[in-house]
Parts: sequence; structure tokens; C-alpha cells
Amino acid sequence: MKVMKRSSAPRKDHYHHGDLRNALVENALRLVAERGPEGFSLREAARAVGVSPGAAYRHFADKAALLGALSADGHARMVATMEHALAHLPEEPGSAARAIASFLAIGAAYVEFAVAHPSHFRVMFGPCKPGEDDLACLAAQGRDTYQILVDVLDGLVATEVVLPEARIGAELPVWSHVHGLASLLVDGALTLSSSERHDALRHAGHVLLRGLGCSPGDLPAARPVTVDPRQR
Amino acid sequence: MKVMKRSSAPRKDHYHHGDLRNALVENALRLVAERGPEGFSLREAARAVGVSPGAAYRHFADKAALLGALSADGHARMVATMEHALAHLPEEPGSAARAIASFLAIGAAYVEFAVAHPSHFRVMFGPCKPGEDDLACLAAQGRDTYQILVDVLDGLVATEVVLPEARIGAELPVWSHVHGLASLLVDGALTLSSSERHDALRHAGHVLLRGLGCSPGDLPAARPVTVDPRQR
DNA sequence: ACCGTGATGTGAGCGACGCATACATTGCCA
DNA sequence: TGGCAATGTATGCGTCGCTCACATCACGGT
Repeated sequence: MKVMKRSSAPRKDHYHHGDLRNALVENALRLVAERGPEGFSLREAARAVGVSPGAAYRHFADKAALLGALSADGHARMVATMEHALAHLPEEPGSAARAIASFLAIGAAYVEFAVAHPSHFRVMFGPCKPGEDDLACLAAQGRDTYQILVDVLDGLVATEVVLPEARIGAELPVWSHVHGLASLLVDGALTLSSSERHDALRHAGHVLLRGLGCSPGDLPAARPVTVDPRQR
Repeated sequence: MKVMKRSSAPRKDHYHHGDLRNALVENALRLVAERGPEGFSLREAARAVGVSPGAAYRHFADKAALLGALSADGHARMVATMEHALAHLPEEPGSAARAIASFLAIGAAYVEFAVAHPSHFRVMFGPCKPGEDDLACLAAQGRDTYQILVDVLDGLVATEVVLPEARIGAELPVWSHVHGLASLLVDGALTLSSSERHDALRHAGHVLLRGLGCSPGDLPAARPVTVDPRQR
């Protein structure tokens, strides 16, 4: 009664998967990207890996924990995108110009990441009901991208693009703006073409820098974008 | 076999409810506020009204349609909040000061509404998969609040707080910022006390107005807010 | 006054879901 | 080599969204 193996094609060679946790995250990533975070089901992810639904609960306390892993992965990818953007800046003449370019680049990276991976973005920033101990983990997730923003703003002060007194509390308006634009685009309240996004980000960067005390002469040209909400 | 009525207390006097649609919306509103948009179920709403689950489908094509009704209701409440804020502005000396106060007031109304009704806000701006014909309806939802923003910005130009050339495309950065702050607060990525929100909004309004070319002398004092993301 | 027709609500049911439990299989280490 | 902890399976419970056949009611035309 042991020789009933050898049945159909996709025979399981190992009872144990070997790396089920990563396989689940990987497939969940794909499924969430396809069906969105709402339509995603833990059972389907397990099915995709060819494993019983219950097996997933050996690696994740519940569905929220799996999504939490996706969120962490997303934040990691986002900092990578932003750092890549910073590392591949076109050469700029002065250090002030470079600081401004960095400022614009990380903002663009933020919303382009959101537009390119909307479901992932929603999982990262969607409602989180962490189970007490994941709080530290969750807090750590946003820290890296936030630190990049802090550094870039410090760079604007160091190159004397903005004054030290204007620097205080500058993170919040900048982050809010970029996150708001990303959210509106991801949730479909607003639709912008790629070039419109580019213009909107440059214009907004212009406005924010001027608001932080940067003199207009230092700023790149920016074309404003006029929109209607939910236009079709 | 007709006299088996008169049983327990909540005896149904009418087979037909009379105004089931509104009753469903009303209870759904309450349930969404309690359990959040994710944990909300159409069945529970029907149960709350004391009606069979299938009855709801006589009035809403599916769960998304019910949430769509909630969304419309939310947008109506939001414009009411904003208009109320505009109508109850403290008296300001000059028309310019009043225009600036209006600008700050609608921003504050936007995020305070979001903070006060986070679930409702999520339903309003969450992912929408409208069924083709609801598109016009959906487009109309945001229009009123957007029009208020347009009028307030026009007011800033009329009172010469901002120059006409800076007015072009000013809606997007302003809306983005205010929506971003609201989203971060609602989704728990950021936690601010009531007074911190007040300061943050004033400071951000300051930055935006300066970015739009308003001279600093015209601006109210604004205390910046420094934060850490997901702090505990 | 009546009846039929359309609107509205009921009840049962289908498939899928999240999650819990008992059991089977395996790698690993003493 | 034997036993144990880790890992995966099978099964089941309660709920959900949604559908369908049927019951009940309101109302208007004759």
C-alpha cells in the first residue's frame, strides 16, 4: 500500500516543500498584482504553490500576516527604486542643482513606483491591523524611505537651497504631497498620463521648494498641470 | 391559517419594508464605521434591518453598488462640512485675509472629515470598480468638493494673494497635499494629535501659499510639525 | 369589486473563503 | 536507529457574495 505513487504528471517528489514561505510570498505577490489586494485569497496562493490551504498557516499566523510580508517586501523595493534613482541622476553642474534634482527624483520615484505597482502600494499603505508585536516591524518598514527624504532635505540645506529655519518640519508637507498624488492616481480618483505626471511632479516640486524659501532663479522650469477629478 | 401572527415582540407588521434601500444604506453606514470597510458584509447589513440577505439585491446590484451609495453619501457630507467651514469663518479684516482663511479652512475640513470618519473616507476614495454606467455618477461625486477648491483658489487670485500665472494648475498640488495628509492619517502610517494636525495644516498652507507666490507678510504664523513615520 | 401583473421580500443553496483541529509524513539529531 | 519537532494534509465549521424559485403585497385597469 505504499506503491500508489507514480500517478499523474505533477507528482510531488517531496512531501516537504523546502521553502514554502518564500514560495507563498512570491505567488501572493503575483496574485495581488493580478487581482488586487481585495480579491486576493490565501487559499489561492496555496493552490498556486500546489500545497494545502492549511500549510500556509505554518508560516503565517493569518492572511494579514502574509500581506504584512508583502508590505515589507514592497517597502524594500521602494527604497531600492528611490536609491537607484538617486544613484543614476544625470550630472548636474553645481551641488545645489544636484540637491534639487535629488529632491525631484525621489518624489518621482515614489509616485512612479505607486503607479507601476498599484496593488503593491495599496498593501503597503492600506489599513494595517498589526498584532501588537509586529508594530516594531511595521514601524521599521517606512523608516528607510523616510530617512532618504530626511537626507535629501538635509542636502538642500547643506547646499543652501533652503534656509535652516525653513527646513524644520519640511518632511511632512513634502511626504504628504507625494503620497497624496500617488494615492489619487492609484485609487483612480485622478488619471494622468506619464508626461502629465512628470509635469505635475516638477510643478509641485517647484511650488514646494519656493514655499521652503528657495529663490525662483534656482529652480528648473515647471509646467503646471490642470486636471479634472475623475475625468474620462 | 391566517391567524398565526401575534407571536413575539418584533413582529413584522408589513411584509414589504417600505424604504429598504435607505434603511440598508443607513445601517451599512453604521456598520462600516464600526467594523471598517473590509470587515463589512452585505448579509450583516440585511440582518441589521431584519431582512433576508437576498432582499438587498432588489436594490443594489452587488456589494460594490451598496458601497458606492455610501461613497456618494460621504462626498455629500464632505462638501457640507467644507461649506459649513466656509460659512462659519471667523471675521477677517481684509478680503485677502479672508481668502487665505478660506483656503486654510477647506483644507482643514478635508482632513478633519477624514480623521473623524476614516472608514467612510476609505470607502469614498478606495479602489473603485464601477460598472460602466456608474462612471458618470462617480465622476460627479468628486466634482462638488473640487469646485469648492477651484472657487477658493480663484478667490486668492481675486484678492491678489496669488498672481494669475501662479494660479494655473494650482489645484493639483493643493489637493494632493491635503489628500496625502488625510490618507496617511487614516491608514495609520502617521499619527498626529488634534493640535499637531492643526499646526501641520497651517504650516503646509503657509508653504503652499508661499510656493504660489504669496508674500510672507500676508501669511499667518505657522508652527512646523516634525514627525516620525509610524511612531509609537 | 376583482383580479392580474409587477415590485418586493423569503428561503434554500452553491462555491469560495478564513481559520481550527486532528492526523500523516518527513528531516534531523541524540 | 528511534524519537521528536517541523511541516504538510484532510476535514470541518461558520460566513460570505450571489442566484434562483417561490411567496407576498401594492396598485391600477376593467
